[in-house]
Amino acid sequence: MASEPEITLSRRERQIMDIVYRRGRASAVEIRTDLPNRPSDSAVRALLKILEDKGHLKREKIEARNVYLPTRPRTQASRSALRRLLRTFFDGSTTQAVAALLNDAETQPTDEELSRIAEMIEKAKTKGNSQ
Amino acid sequence: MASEPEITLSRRERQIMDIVYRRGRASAVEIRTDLPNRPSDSAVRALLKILEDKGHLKREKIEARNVYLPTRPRTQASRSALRRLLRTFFDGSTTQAVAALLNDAETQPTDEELSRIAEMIEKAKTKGNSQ
DNA sequence: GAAAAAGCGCTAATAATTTAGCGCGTAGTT
DNA sequence: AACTACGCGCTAAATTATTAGCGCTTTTTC
Repeated sequence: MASEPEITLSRRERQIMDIVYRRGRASAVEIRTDLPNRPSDSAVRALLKILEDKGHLKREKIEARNVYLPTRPRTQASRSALRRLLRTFFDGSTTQAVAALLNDAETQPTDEELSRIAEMIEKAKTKGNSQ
Repeated sequence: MASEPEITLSRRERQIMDIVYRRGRASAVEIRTDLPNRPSDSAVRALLKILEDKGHLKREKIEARNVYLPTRPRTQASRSALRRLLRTFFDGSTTQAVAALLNDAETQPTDEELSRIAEMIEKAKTKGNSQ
């Protein structure tokens, strides 16, 4: 259940997957635009084919244009990314990670958001135990 | 201030950096042990040299053994990793990320931890505004 | 203190990744 | 329908990453 299948993507592959996850779905042109050291058009397409072959992306033809989207649902991917990050930097501790989020000006929530979060925590308290 | 310098490591390089961050510091042997598809001893050392040359790792000679540790402080690295992850998967929203942490069985905090977090949030509320 | 073991880092090879060139097809324009 | 522009994906070449072999040095063991 906790055994991550050790996904290993090349650098470009990872960059592309990140872009697709961020956008939800993306065309080859959009991806190219977002890539650092913007490679050629065909280079992007080659990578996209690889990712499709490997089963990470699926392709939809929309009005004769290719649009790519991840095969693995965003939630699932985000969870495993979070877990990994927690293990790497926070000793697996959710508390530590949240602390980091609260202390970083960049990610610091507004008061309103803080209230939202506080609510969520209240709910989690009663519910989480029953499991 | 928010301009991440776009660090691009190769796959192996990233794997090694993650190991070093997780452990805080590590010897070549320890790193080799943790690496998937365990490469040869000298392969690891070659990578370590590259990472040192690129300035990502520094080396300490302890009792005639090399020990490697990250040049970039853990807190700093973890922050930028978190930010990136938030952008990729949570639309930049801390609230959404925390929600994910609370809902994932793997990262779900105990009631005690939840209380700790609730405290932190209270503190953040008053303080965070002053900025 | 000699022999064995372990650690080290170079160098050159192999393997993988990333790339652009090119020609084909489709759609839109006049 | 001819022309143009664009999107597409194949193939082969160039670049990077990854690897093991090897000989040297240091440490440990007996």
